[in-house]
Amino acid sequence: MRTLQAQVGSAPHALGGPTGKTIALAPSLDVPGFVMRFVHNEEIFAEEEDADFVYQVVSGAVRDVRLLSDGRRHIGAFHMPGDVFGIECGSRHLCSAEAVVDCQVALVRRSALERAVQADPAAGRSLWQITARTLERLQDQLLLLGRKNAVERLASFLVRLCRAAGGTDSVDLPMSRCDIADYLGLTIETVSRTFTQLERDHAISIPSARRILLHDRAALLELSGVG
Amino acid sequence: MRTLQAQVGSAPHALGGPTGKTIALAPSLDVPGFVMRFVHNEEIFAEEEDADFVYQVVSGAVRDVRLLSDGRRHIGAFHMPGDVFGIECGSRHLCSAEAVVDCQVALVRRSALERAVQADPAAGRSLWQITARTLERLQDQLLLLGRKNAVERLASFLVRLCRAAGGTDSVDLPMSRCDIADYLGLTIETVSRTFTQLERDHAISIPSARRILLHDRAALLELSGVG
DNA sequence: CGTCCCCTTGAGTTATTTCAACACTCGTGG
DNA sequence: CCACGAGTGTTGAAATAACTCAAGGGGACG
Repeated sequence: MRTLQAQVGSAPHALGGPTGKTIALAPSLDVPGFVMRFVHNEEIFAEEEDADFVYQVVSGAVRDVRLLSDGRRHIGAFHMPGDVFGIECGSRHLCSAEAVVDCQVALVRRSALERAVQADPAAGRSLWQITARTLERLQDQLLLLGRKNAVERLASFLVRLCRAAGGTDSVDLPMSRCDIADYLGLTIETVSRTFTQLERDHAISIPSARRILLHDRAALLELSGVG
Repeated sequence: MRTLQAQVGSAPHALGGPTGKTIALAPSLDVPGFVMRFVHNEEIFAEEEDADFVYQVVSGAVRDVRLLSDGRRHIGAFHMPGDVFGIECGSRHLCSAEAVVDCQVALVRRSALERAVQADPAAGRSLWQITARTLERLQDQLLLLGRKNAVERLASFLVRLCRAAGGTDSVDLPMSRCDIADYLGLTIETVSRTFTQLERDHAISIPSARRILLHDRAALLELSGVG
Protein backbone atom coordinates (compact mmCIF):
# COMPACT_ATOMS: atom_id res chain seq x y z
CA MET A 1 0.00 0.00 0.00
CA ARG A 2 1.32 3.42 -0.96
CA THR A 3 2.28 5.62 1.98
CA LEU A 4 0.60 8.90 2.68
CA GLN A 5 3.90 10.67 2.28
CA ALA A 6 4.19 9.36 -1.26
CA GLN A 7 0.62 10.36 -1.99
CA VAL A 8 1.00 13.86 -0.66
CA GLY A 9 4.32 14.25 -2.38
CA SER A 10 2.90 13.61 -5.81
CA ALA A 11 -0.69 14.41 -4.75
CA PRO A 12 -2.19 12.01 -7.29
CA HIS A 13 -5.60 12.09 -5.65
CA ALA A 14 -5.66 15.69 -4.50
CA LEU A 15 -8.85 17.39 -5.57
CA GLY A 16 -8.35 20.97 -6.61
CA GLY A 17 -4.63 20.71 -5.96
CA PRO A 18 -2.64 21.30 -2.79
CA THR A 19 -3.04 25.07 -2.90
CA GLY A 20 -5.83 27.58 -2.78
CA LYS A 21 -8.53 25.63 -0.89
CA THR A 22 -9.69 26.50 2.62
CA ILE A 23 -11.00 23.84 5.01
CA ALA A 24 -13.67 24.77 7.55
CA LEU A 25 -12.73 22.55 10.49
CA ALA A 26 -15.15 24.36 12.79
CA PRO A 27 -16.87 27.72 13.21
CA SER A 28 -14.16 30.41 12.99
CA LEU A 29 -11.55 27.77 12.25
CA ASP A 30 -10.83 27.96 8.52
CA VAL A 31 -7.41 26.71 7.55
CA PRO A 32 -5.76 26.29 4.15
CA GLY A 33 -5.70 22.65 3.11
CA PHE A 34 -6.73 20.16 0.44
CA VAL A 35 -8.92 17.15 -0.09
CA MET A 36 -7.76 13.62 -0.93
CA ARG A 37 -9.56 10.41 -1.79
CA PHE A 38 -8.95 7.10 -0.04
CA VAL A 39 -10.34 3.77 -1.12
CA HIS A 40 -11.97 1.10 1.04
CA ASN A 41 -9.51 -0.06 3.77
CA GLU A 42 -6.74 2.29 2.64
CA GLU A 43 -4.51 3.65 5.38
CA ILE A 44 -4.77 7.39 5.94
CA PHE A 45 -1.97 7.56 8.47
CA ALA A 46 -0.05 4.98 10.47
CA GLU A 47 0.67 4.51 14.16
CA GLU A 48 4.01 6.14 15.05
CA GLU A 49 3.96 8.23 11.88
CA ASP A 50 4.78 11.94 12.23
CA ALA A 51 1.59 13.87 12.95
CA ASP A 52 2.18 16.59 10.36
CA PHE A 53 -1.48 16.87 9.36
CA VAL A 54 -4.90 17.19 10.91
CA TYR A 55 -7.78 15.56 9.07
CA GLN A 56 -11.50 16.02 8.53
CA VAL A 57 -13.91 13.55 6.99
CA VAL A 58 -15.63 15.08 3.95
CA SER A 59 -17.52 11.97 2.86
CA GLY A 60 -17.42 8.31 3.82
CA ALA A 61 -16.24 7.00 7.19
CA VAL A 62 -12.89 6.53 8.92
CA ARG A 63 -11.74 4.27 11.77
CA ASP A 64 -8.95 4.70 14.34
CA VAL A 65 -7.10 1.40 14.74
CA ARG A 66 -4.63 0.12 17.32
CA LEU A 67 -3.03 -3.30 17.42
CA LEU A 68 -1.74 -5.43 20.28
CA SER A 69 1.55 -7.22 19.80
CA ASP A 70 -0.21 -10.52 19.10
CA GLY A 71 -2.47 -9.04 16.45
CA ARG A 72 -5.62 -8.33 18.43
CA ARG A 73 -7.21 -5.24 16.92
CA HIS A 74 -9.06 -2.40 18.60
CA ILE A 75 -11.00 0.43 17.01
CA GLY A 76 -10.90 3.57 19.13
CA ALA A 77 -13.45 5.58 17.18
CA PHE A 78 -15.35 5.94 13.94
CA HIS A 79 -15.28 9.33 12.25
CA MET A 80 -18.19 10.55 10.14
CA PRO A 81 -18.48 13.52 7.74
CA GLY A 82 -17.57 16.73 9.54
CA ASP A 83 -15.55 14.96 12.23
CA VAL A 84 -11.96 16.12 12.77
CA PHE A 85 -9.41 13.42 13.55
CA GLY A 86 -5.69 12.82 13.82
CA ILE A 87 -5.09 15.69 16.26
CA GLU A 88 -2.18 14.85 18.54
CA CYS A 89 -0.43 16.71 21.31
CA GLY A 90 2.85 14.88 20.72
CA SER A 91 4.70 14.73 17.43
CA ARG A 92 3.51 11.25 16.39
CA HIS A 93 0.21 9.52 15.80
CA LEU A 94 -0.77 7.06 18.54
CA CYS A 95 -3.13 5.07 16.34
CA SER A 96 -3.51 4.50 12.63
CA ALA A 97 -6.53 5.69 10.64
CA GLU A 98 -8.13 3.77 7.78
CA ALA A 99 -10.95 4.37 5.32
CA VAL A 100 -13.96 2.24 6.32
CA VAL A 101 -15.37 2.86 2.83
CA ASP A 102 -14.23 5.00 -0.09
CA CYS A 103 -13.68 8.43 1.43
CA GLN A 104 -12.89 12.02 0.80
CA VAL A 105 -10.74 13.48 3.55
CA ALA A 106 -9.58 17.06 4.01
CA LEU A 107 -5.97 17.54 5.14
CA VAL A 108 -4.63 20.57 6.94
CA ARG A 109 -1.00 21.07 7.83
CA ARG A 110 -0.47 21.18 11.56
CA SER A 111 1.76 24.21 11.10
CA ALA A 112 -1.04 25.98 9.24
CA LEU A 113 -3.49 25.10 12.00
CA GLU A 114 -1.11 26.46 14.63
CA ARG A 115 -0.71 29.66 12.63
CA ALA A 116 -4.47 30.07 12.45
CA VAL A 117 -4.80 29.54 16.19
CA GLN A 118 -2.12 32.11 16.98
CA ALA A 119 -3.72 34.66 14.68
CA ASP A 120 -7.23 34.29 16.09
CA PRO A 121 -8.21 33.53 19.72
CA ALA A 122 -11.63 32.29 18.53
CA ALA A 123 -9.86 29.68 16.42
CA GLY A 124 -7.98 28.48 19.48
CA ARG A 125 -11.23 28.12 21.34
CA SER A 126 -12.71 26.12 18.46
CA LEU A 127 -9.74 23.78 18.40
CA TRP A 128 -10.06 23.25 22.13
CA GLN A 129 -13.76 22.50 21.79
CA ILE A 130 -13.10 19.90 19.12
CA THR A 131 -10.60 18.22 21.42
CA ALA A 132 -12.83 18.43 24.48
CA ARG A 133 -15.82 17.00 22.63
CA THR A 134 -13.70 14.09 21.43
CA LEU A 135 -12.76 13.54 25.06
CA GLU A 136 -16.41 13.42 26.15
CA ARG A 137 -17.27 10.80 23.56
CA LEU A 138 -14.36 8.67 24.70
CA GLN A 139 -15.67 8.74 28.25
CA ASP A 140 -18.97 7.22 27.14
CA GLN A 141 -17.02 4.56 25.29
CA LEU A 142 -14.96 3.81 28.41
CA LEU A 143 -18.12 3.17 30.41
CA LEU A 144 -19.45 1.00 27.60
CA LEU A 145 -16.30 -1.14 27.45
CA GLY A 146 -15.81 -1.26 31.18
CA ARG A 147 -19.25 -2.12 32.45
CA LYS A 148 -21.79 -2.96 29.72
CA ASN A 149 -22.75 -6.37 28.37
CA ALA A 150 -23.09 -7.27 24.71
CA VAL A 151 -26.74 -6.23 24.34
CA GLU A 152 -26.10 -2.91 26.07
CA ARG A 153 -23.03 -2.24 23.93
CA LEU A 154 -24.80 -2.85 20.67
CA ALA A 155 -27.91 -0.93 21.76
CA SER A 156 -25.75 2.04 22.79
CA PHE A 157 -23.92 1.85 19.47
CA LEU A 158 -27.13 1.90 17.45
CA VAL A 159 -28.63 4.74 19.47
CA ARG A 160 -25.47 6.80 18.92
CA LEU A 161 -25.43 6.11 15.19
CA CYS A 162 -29.07 7.03 14.99
CA ARG A 163 -28.45 10.34 16.77
CA ALA A 164 -25.43 11.08 14.60
CA ALA A 165 -27.58 10.46 11.53
CA GLY A 166 -29.99 13.13 12.74
CA GLY A 167 -32.43 10.89 14.56
CA THR A 168 -33.94 8.91 11.71
CA ASP A 169 -35.15 5.39 12.43
CA SER A 170 -33.07 3.88 9.67
CA VAL A 171 -29.34 3.50 10.14
CA ASP A 172 -26.82 2.67 7.44
CA LEU A 173 -23.77 0.85 8.70
CA PRO A 174 -20.71 1.70 6.62
CA MET A 175 -18.62 -0.70 8.71
CA SER A 176 -18.42 -4.49 8.79
CA ARG A 177 -19.37 -6.73 11.72
CA CYS A 178 -15.64 -7.12 12.32
CA ASP A 179 -15.22 -3.34 12.69
CA ILE A 180 -18.19 -3.18 15.04
CA ALA A 181 -16.77 -6.04 17.11
CA ASP A 182 -13.36 -4.40 17.41
CA TYR A 183 -15.04 -1.13 18.38
CA LEU A 184 -17.31 -2.67 21.02
CA GLY A 185 -14.74 -5.06 22.47
CA LEU A 186 -16.60 -8.17 21.29
CA THR A 187 -16.18 -10.86 18.60
CA ILE A 188 -17.96 -10.84 15.24
CA GLU A 189 -19.97 -13.88 16.32
CA THR A 190 -21.25 -12.14 19.44
CA VAL A 191 -22.10 -9.00 17.45
CA SER A 192 -24.00 -11.07 14.92
CA ARG A 193 -25.87 -13.05 17.56
CA THR A 194 -26.74 -9.87 19.44
CA PHE A 195 -28.13 -8.23 16.29
CA THR A 196 -30.30 -11.30 15.82
CA GLN A 197 -31.42 -11.19 19.42
CA LEU A 198 -32.39 -7.52 19.21
CA GLU A 199 -34.40 -8.37 16.11
CA ARG A 200 -36.13 -11.29 17.86
CA ASP A 201 -36.97 -8.91 20.72
CA HIS A 202 -38.56 -6.51 18.19
CA ALA A 203 -36.22 -3.64 19.07
CA ILE A 204 -34.86 -3.51 15.51
CA SER A 205 -35.29 -5.12 12.12
CA ILE A 206 -32.48 -6.00 9.75
CA PRO A 207 -33.50 -5.76 6.08
CA SER A 208 -29.86 -6.30 5.14
CA ALA A 209 -26.63 -6.68 7.11
CA ARG A 210 -25.64 -3.06 6.52
CA ARG A 211 -29.02 -1.45 7.11
CA ILE A 212 -30.84 -1.45 10.44
CA LEU A 213 -34.30 -0.14 11.23
CA LEU A 214 -34.75 0.97 14.83
CA HIS A 215 -38.25 -0.14 15.70
CA ASP A 216 -38.50 0.58 19.39
CA ARG A 217 -36.17 3.44 20.19
CA ALA A 218 -37.32 3.68 23.82
CA ALA A 219 -36.60 -0.02 24.36
CA LEU A 220 -33.16 0.37 22.80
CA LEU A 221 -32.38 3.30 25.05
CA GLU A 222 -33.49 1.25 28.03
CA LEU A 223 -31.32 -1.65 26.86
CA SER A 224 -28.34 0.65 26.42
CA GLY A 225 -28.16 1.08 30.19
CA VAL A 226 -28.76 4.84 29.89
CA GLY A 227 -25.23 5.98 30.46
CA MET B 1 -22.75 14.53 52.63
CA ARG B 2 -22.35 18.27 52.33
CA THR B 3 -22.46 19.61 48.76
CA LEU B 4 -19.58 21.44 47.18
CA GLN B 5 -21.77 24.49 46.75
CA ALA B 6 -22.31 24.64 50.51
CA GLN B 7 -18.60 24.17 51.12
CA VAL B 8 -17.54 26.87 48.72
CA GLY B 9 -20.21 29.20 50.01
CA SER B 10 -18.92 29.10 53.54
CA ALA B 11 -15.45 27.87 52.56
CA PRO B 12 -14.97 25.99 55.84
CA HIS B 13 -12.01 24.05 54.49
CA ALA B 14 -10.49 26.70 52.27
CA LEU B 15 -6.79 27.10 52.95
CA GLY B 16 -5.59 30.64 52.74
CA GLY B 17 -9.10 31.84 51.93
CA PRO B 18 -10.87 32.21 48.60
CA THR B 19 -8.85 35.22 47.53
CA GLY B 20 -5.25 36.08 46.85
CA LYS B 21 -3.82 32.68 45.89
CA THR B 22 -2.66 31.76 42.37
CA ILE B 23 -2.86 28.19 41.08
CA ALA B 24 -0.24 26.97 38.58
CA LEU B 25 -2.29 24.57 36.45
CA ALA B 26 0.48 24.31 33.88
CA PRO B 27 3.47 26.25 32.54
CA SER B 28 2.22 29.76 31.69
CA LEU B 29 -1.21 28.93 33.03
CA ASP B 30 -1.46 30.60 36.44
CA VAL B 31 -5.00 31.37 37.49
CA PRO B 32 -6.40 32.83 40.71
CA GLY B 33 -7.98 30.13 42.84
CA PHE B 34 -7.92 28.45 46.24
CA VAL B 35 -7.25 25.11 47.87
CA MET B 36 -9.76 22.91 49.69
CA ARG B 37 -9.50 19.72 51.69
CA PHE B 38 -11.64 16.65 51.03
CA VAL B 39 -11.76 13.58 53.24
CA HIS B 40 -11.65 9.93 52.18
CA ASN B 41 -14.58 9.16 49.80
CA GLU B 42 -15.94 12.71 49.90
CA GLU B 43 -17.57 13.95 46.71
CA ILE B 44 -15.72 16.82 45.00
CA PHE B 45 -18.36 17.37 42.35
CA ALA B 46 -21.37 15.41 41.14
CA GLU B 47 -22.51 14.17 37.75
CA GLU B 48 -24.86 16.72 36.14
CA GLU B 49 -23.62 19.45 38.45
CA ASP B 50 -22.76 22.82 36.89
CA ALA B 51 -19.12 22.82 35.83
CA ASP B 52 -18.24 26.17 37.38
CA PHE B 53 -14.77 25.12 38.49
CA VAL B 54 -11.69 23.39 37.18
CA TYR B 55 -9.68 21.34 39.66
CA GLN B 56 -6.11 20.27 40.30
CA VAL B 57 -4.92 17.63 42.73
CA VAL B 58 -2.46 19.12 45.21
CA SER B 59 -2.06 16.03 47.40
CA GLY B 60 -3.83 12.70 47.65
CA ALA B 61 -5.73 11.03 44.80
CA VAL B 62 -9.06 11.56 43.07
CA ARG B 63 -11.31 9.26 41.02
CA ASP B 64 -13.82 10.04 38.25
CA VAL B 65 -16.96 7.95 38.78
CA ARG B 66 -19.93 7.14 36.58
CA LEU B 67 -22.89 4.93 37.45
CA LEU B 68 -25.19 2.83 35.31
CA SER B 69 -28.91 2.93 36.09
CA ASP B 70 -28.72 -0.40 37.93
CA GLY B 71 -25.84 0.69 40.15
CA ARG B 72 -22.87 -0.75 38.30
CA ARG B 73 -19.96 1.62 38.86
CA HIS B 74 -17.19 2.67 36.49
CA ILE B 75 -14.08 4.69 37.25
CA GLY B 76 -12.97 6.68 34.23
CA ALA B 77 -9.64 7.88 35.62
CA PHE B 78 -7.51 8.38 38.70
CA HIS B 79 -5.96 11.79 39.20
CA MET B 80 -2.66 12.22 41.02
CA PRO B 81 -0.90 15.34 42.37
CA GLY B 82 -0.45 17.87 39.57
CA ASP B 83 -3.25 16.42 37.43
CA VAL B 84 -5.99 18.79 36.29
CA PHE B 85 -9.52 17.39 36.22
CA GLY B 86 -13.13 18.46 35.90
CA ILE B 87 -12.59 20.33 32.62
CA GLU B 88 -15.76 20.18 30.52
CA CYS B 89 -16.70 21.62 27.19
CA GLY B 90 -20.41 21.71 28.07
CA SER B 91 -21.86 23.46 31.10
CA ARG B 92 -22.25 20.35 33.26
CA HIS B 93 -20.01 17.63 34.64
CA LEU B 94 -20.44 14.26 32.91
CA CYS B 95 -19.04 12.27 35.81
CA SER B 96 -18.64 12.80 39.52
CA ALA B 97 -15.27 13.11 41.24
CA GLU B 98 -14.45 11.71 44.68
CA ALA B 99 -11.48 11.75 47.01
CA VAL B 100 -9.79 8.33 46.98
CA VAL B 101 -7.98 9.34 50.17
CA ASP B 102 -7.84 12.57 52.17
CA CYS B 103 -6.94 15.21 49.59
CA GLN B 104 -6.00 18.77 48.98
CA VAL B 105 -7.51 20.07 45.75
CA ALA B 106 -7.01 23.43 44.08
CA LEU B 107 -10.12 25.07 42.61
CA VAL B 108 -10.13 27.61 39.82
CA ARG B 109 -13.24 29.35 38.56
CA ARG B 110 -13.95 28.48 34.96
CA SER B 111 -14.59 32.14 34.24
CA ALA B 112 -11.15 32.99 35.65
CA LEU B 113 -9.58 30.30 33.51
CA GLU B 114 -11.30 31.65 30.41
CA ARG B 115 -10.12 35.14 31.24
CA ALA B 116 -6.55 33.89 31.57
CA VAL B 117 -6.79 32.10 28.23
CA GLN B 118 -8.11 35.19 26.47
CA ALA B 119 -5.39 37.36 27.94
CA ASP B 120 -2.52 35.06 26.99
CA PRO B 121 -2.25 32.82 23.90
CA ALA B 122 0.36 30.67 25.65
CA ALA B 123 -2.22 29.94 28.36
CA GLY B 124 -4.65 28.77 25.71
CA ARG B 125 -2.04 26.46 24.32
CA SER B 126 -1.36 25.05 27.78
CA LEU B 127 -5.06 24.41 28.36
CA TRP B 128 -5.29 22.62 25.02
CA GLN B 129 -2.28 20.48 25.88
CA ILE B 130 -3.79 19.44 29.18
CA THR B 131 -6.95 18.39 27.35
CA ALA B 132 -5.09 16.61 24.56
CA ARG B 133 -2.91 14.70 27.00
CA THR B 134 -5.99 13.56 28.91
CA LEU B 135 -7.34 12.33 25.59
CA GLU B 136 -4.22 10.31 24.87
CA ARG B 137 -4.39 8.56 28.22
CA LEU B 138 -8.02 7.66 27.63
CA GLN B 139 -7.10 6.00 24.34
CA ASP B 140 -4.74 3.63 26.12
CA GLN B 141 -7.52 2.86 28.56
CA LEU B 142 -9.93 2.13 25.69
CA LEU B 143 -7.53 -0.44 24.26
CA LEU B 144 -7.10 -1.94 27.71
CA LEU B 145 -10.84 -2.29 28.29
CA GLY B 146 -11.61 -3.37 24.76
CA ARG B 147 -9.01 -6.03 24.14
CA LYS B 148 -6.92 -6.97 27.15
CA ASN B 149 -7.45 -9.83 29.61
CA ALA B 150 -7.28 -9.55 33.38
CA VAL B 151 -3.52 -10.16 33.65
CA GLU B 152 -2.76 -7.66 30.91
CA ARG B 153 -5.03 -5.06 32.48
CA LEU B 154 -3.46 -5.31 35.88
CA ALA B 155 0.07 -5.42 34.47
CA SER B 156 -0.64 -2.29 32.38
CA PHE B 157 -2.10 -0.59 35.44
CA LEU B 158 0.96 -1.33 37.57
CA VAL B 159 3.39 -0.26 34.86
CA ARG B 160 1.52 3.04 34.49
CA LEU B 161 1.47 3.68 38.23
CA CYS B 162 5.16 2.91 38.39
CA ARG B 163 5.91 5.39 35.61
CA ALA B 164 3.69 8.06 37.19
CA ALA B 165 5.61 7.56 40.45
CA GLY B 166 8.84 8.35 38.65
CA GLY B 167 9.88 4.81 37.80
CA THR B 168 10.59 3.40 41.23
CA ASP B 169 10.08 -0.33 41.78
CA SER B 170 7.77 0.20 44.72
CA VAL B 171 4.22 1.38 44.11
CA ASP B 172 1.82 2.66 46.75
CA LEU B 173 -1.83 2.08 45.91
CA PRO B 174 -4.02 4.80 47.37
CA MET B 175 -7.12 3.05 46.01
CA SER B 176 -8.96 -0.07 47.15
CA ARG B 177 -9.34 -3.32 45.18
CA CYS B 178 -12.89 -2.20 44.44
CA ASP B 179 -11.64 1.04 42.87
CA ILE B 180 -9.09 -0.88 40.81
CA ALA B 181 -11.78 -3.32 39.66
CA ASP B 182 -14.13 -0.53 38.59
CA TYR B 183 -11.26 1.16 36.76
CA LEU B 184 -10.11 -1.97 34.94
CA GLY B 185 -13.59 -3.31 34.13
CA LEU B 186 -13.20 -6.35 36.40
CA THR B 187 -14.53 -7.54 39.78
CA ILE B 188 -12.69 -7.26 43.09
CA GLU B 189 -12.30 -11.04 43.19
CA THR B 190 -10.66 -11.15 39.77
CA VAL B 191 -8.35 -8.25 40.71
CA SER B 192 -7.35 -10.00 43.91
CA ARG B 193 -6.75 -13.35 42.20
CA THR B 194 -4.73 -11.65 39.44
CA PHE B 195 -2.51 -9.89 41.98
CA THR B 196 -1.87 -13.27 43.58
CA GLN B 197 -1.13 -14.82 40.22
CA LEU B 198 1.38 -12.09 39.32
CA GLU B 199 3.06 -12.71 42.66
CA ARG B 200 3.18 -16.49 42.06
CA ASP B 201 4.74 -15.78 38.66
CA HIS B 202 7.44 -13.65 40.40
CA ALA B 203 6.53 -10.49 38.47
CA ILE B 204 5.65 -8.64 41.69
CA SER B 205 5.60 -9.10 45.43
CA ILE B 206 2.89 -7.86 47.77
CA PRO B 207 4.20 -6.94 51.23
CA SER B 208 0.77 -5.47 52.01
CA ALA B 209 -2.43 -5.01 50.03
CA ARG B 210 -1.68 -1.35 49.36
CA ARG B 211 2.00 -1.68 48.53
CA ILE B 212 3.36 -3.52 45.52
CA LEU B 213 6.97 -4.21 44.61
CA LEU B 214 7.60 -4.63 40.92
CA HIS B 215 10.15 -7.38 40.70
CA ASP B 216 10.41 -8.08 37.00
CA ARG B 217 9.51 -4.92 35.15
CA ALA B 218 10.37 -6.37 31.74
CA ALA B 219 8.05 -9.33 32.36
CA LEU B 220 5.26 -6.98 33.46
CA LEU B 221 5.69 -4.91 30.33
CA GLU B 222 5.53 -8.08 28.27
CA LEU B 223 2.40 -9.18 30.14
CA SER B 224 0.79 -5.79 29.59
CA GLY B 225 0.53 -6.54 25.86
CA VAL B 226 2.72 -3.55 25.01
CA GLY B 227 -0.04 -1.26 23.88
C1' DC C 1 -11.69 -7.49 72.91
C1' DG C 2 -14.98 -7.09 69.53
C1' DT C 3 -16.52 -5.01 65.35
C1' DC C 4 -16.05 -3.33 60.89
C1' DC C 5 -14.00 -3.10 56.63
C1' DC C 6 -11.18 -4.87 53.26
C1' DC C 7 -8.97 -8.51 51.13
C1' DT C 8 -8.35 -13.36 49.78
C1' DT C 9 -9.73 -17.88 48.39
C1' DG C 10 -12.81 -21.72 46.85
C1' DA C 11 -16.63 -23.74 44.14
C1' DG C 12 -20.10 -23.42 40.88
C1' DT C 13 -22.31 -20.53 37.15
C1' DT C 14 -22.56 -17.83 33.07
C1' DA C 15 -21.58 -14.64 29.30
C1' DT C 16 -18.66 -14.54 25.81
C1' DT C 17 -15.24 -16.70 23.00
C1' DT C 18 -13.54 -20.24 20.08
C1' DC C 19 -13.92 -23.52 16.58
C1' DA C 20 -16.46 -25.19 12.83
C1' DA C 21 -19.86 -25.33 9.33
C1' DC C 22 -22.83 -23.23 6.27
C1' DA C 23 -25.53 -19.27 3.74
C1' DC C 24 -25.54 -15.07 1.09
C1' DT C 25 -23.83 -11.48 -2.14
C1' DC C 26 -21.26 -9.92 -5.70
C1' DG C 27 -17.99 -9.73 -9.29
C1' DT C 28 -15.34 -12.33 -12.81
C1' DG C 29 -14.66 -15.25 -16.37
C1' DG C 30 -15.70 -19.38 -18.87
C1' DC D 1 -26.14 -17.41 -18.34
C1' DC D 2 -24.18 -20.02 -14.95
C1' DA D 3 -20.15 -21.58 -12.26
C1' DC D 4 -16.80 -20.23 -9.30
C1' DG D 5 -14.38 -18.05 -5.54
C1' DA D 6 -13.65 -14.52 -2.26
C1' DG D 7 -15.43 -11.90 1.18
C1' DT D 8 -18.91 -11.34 4.66
C1' DG D 9 -22.42 -12.74 7.81
C1' DT D 10 -25.04 -16.25 10.53
C1' DT D 11 -25.63 -20.15 13.49
C1' DG D 12 -24.49 -24.24 16.51
C1' DA D 13 -21.72 -26.69 20.01
C1' DA D 14 -17.96 -26.88 23.07
C1' DA D 15 -14.52 -24.41 25.84
C1' DT D 16 -13.09 -20.86 28.94
C1' DA D 17 -12.23 -16.47 31.26
C1' DA D 18 -14.40 -13.95 34.33
C1' DC D 19 -18.34 -13.50 37.47
C1' DT D 20 -21.20 -14.70 41.45
C1' DC D 21 -21.95 -16.49 45.75
C1' DA D 22 -20.12 -17.86 50.03
C1' DA D 23 -16.82 -18.33 53.68
C1' DG D 24 -12.92 -17.03 56.22
C1' DG D 25 -8.57 -14.18 57.43
C1' DG D 26 -6.42 -10.09 59.13
C1' DG D 27 -5.59 -5.35 60.33
C1' DA D 28 -7.39 -0.90 62.26
C1' DC D 29 -9.77 1.31 65.59
C1' DG D 30 -12.87 2.35 69.28
